[in-house]
Amino acid sequence: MAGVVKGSRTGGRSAKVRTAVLEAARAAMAEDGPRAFSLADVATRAGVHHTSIYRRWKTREALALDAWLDLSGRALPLPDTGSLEGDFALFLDALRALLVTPLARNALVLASGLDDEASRGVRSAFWSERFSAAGEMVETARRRGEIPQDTDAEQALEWLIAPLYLRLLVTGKPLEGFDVKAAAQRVTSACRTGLVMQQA
Amino acid sequence: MAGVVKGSRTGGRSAKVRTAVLEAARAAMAEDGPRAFSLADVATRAGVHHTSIYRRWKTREALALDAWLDLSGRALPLPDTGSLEGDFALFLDALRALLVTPLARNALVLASGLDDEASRGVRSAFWSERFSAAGEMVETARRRGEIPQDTDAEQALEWLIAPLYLRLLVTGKPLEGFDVKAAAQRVTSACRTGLVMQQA
DNA sequence: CTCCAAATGCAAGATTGTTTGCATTAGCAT
DNA sequence: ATGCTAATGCAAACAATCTTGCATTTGGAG
Repeated sequence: MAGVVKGSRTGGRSAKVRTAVLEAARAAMAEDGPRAFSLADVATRAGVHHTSIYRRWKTREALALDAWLDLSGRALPLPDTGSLEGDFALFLDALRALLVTPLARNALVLASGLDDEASRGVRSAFWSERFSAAGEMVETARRRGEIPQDTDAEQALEWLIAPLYLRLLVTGKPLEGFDVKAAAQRVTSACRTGLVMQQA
Repeated sequence: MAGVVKGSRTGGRSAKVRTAVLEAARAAMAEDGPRAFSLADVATRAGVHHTSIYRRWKTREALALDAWLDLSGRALPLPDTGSLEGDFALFLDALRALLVTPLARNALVLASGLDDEASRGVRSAFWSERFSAAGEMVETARRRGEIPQDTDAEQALEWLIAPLYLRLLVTGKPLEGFDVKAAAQRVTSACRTGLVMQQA
């Protein structure tokens, strides 16, 4: 098998353990809060010895990040309503639905504590992929001629989603009160008027 | 003394201990990262017994929140450049300078873990005050007739500062690459064109 | 099938975090 | 000054977290 590290054990038990642990970690984070989240608890839920988890993931934070990215990478669909504003609104609404769950909050809080080289690489790769995928909305609008050709998709998306995370992790304001339609409208307008350009 | 709880010990030792502990907590967070942040370490730095800290603050997170709010409440000046965009740019730049420090990151990570009733109250009060103070920029612009009368200052500010926190706590993108002037321009433009209104 | 090594299970121990009861110190009121 | 009591210091016990050495299992290669 080309492209696989020499002594790796990809199939069978390892994979099962990984799946079980990530699932158990999510279940734990969904009900217990960042402080109570312990590898011992996860081990019990997953039916795995806790030393195995310590060896694979090293820390609670690393496990939380892994479990969260594993889920959230597949959780968001890409809308195609025919207009950028419509796409943005649907996308934001789906994101909000994801973020209001306790699992999301707890996982993000835990994962935010990571700042080592490895985690930064993982996070960077994840978000690069996410921004690229979601950037399709902007790309489509660009093809339609709805917005300037050199609109910066990443900046637009950053701007679109940032207030949700601000409320969730910093100010504590409820996500329910966030006006998704208004946000979509603002970002769209900014794009249209050429205020979200590359290397401006 | 009116307005003071019966058996409180406001002056002298209590105040000294509080100051020393908060200072020590900031020093610890400035160099050690959220994981290494321990009440024992803070106690040593502050020259205070660690049980005293446990009794007053209960948890690491609560102490981190207290220490951070205590500092950041006084850290940001309010600019008055004569234009909303200029004010926003200066304000954002100062905020970024504050957030790039390790202390800020570590404190925010730790504090984000709090979700009990008490902490929510503290956070809510703090941000209410902050938004109110910073809202003065918007208020001034409103008086100048630069933006509509019923512009929503809190939404504008939320929008202005959110991307910085998103990068800091979620995506991990460096704050240095954030275009402060572009952000100020966008939010100002949105306000001017009536896209940031109350109860819209 | 057989062998090898990686991954896991297991137990024990080290470390660190947290709580509790009691003695001591030091504000504040009288 | 003097007494009262909250706040702190202290030690010891407790609990949780994390590590380590070794036996066992299991997937994959020959």
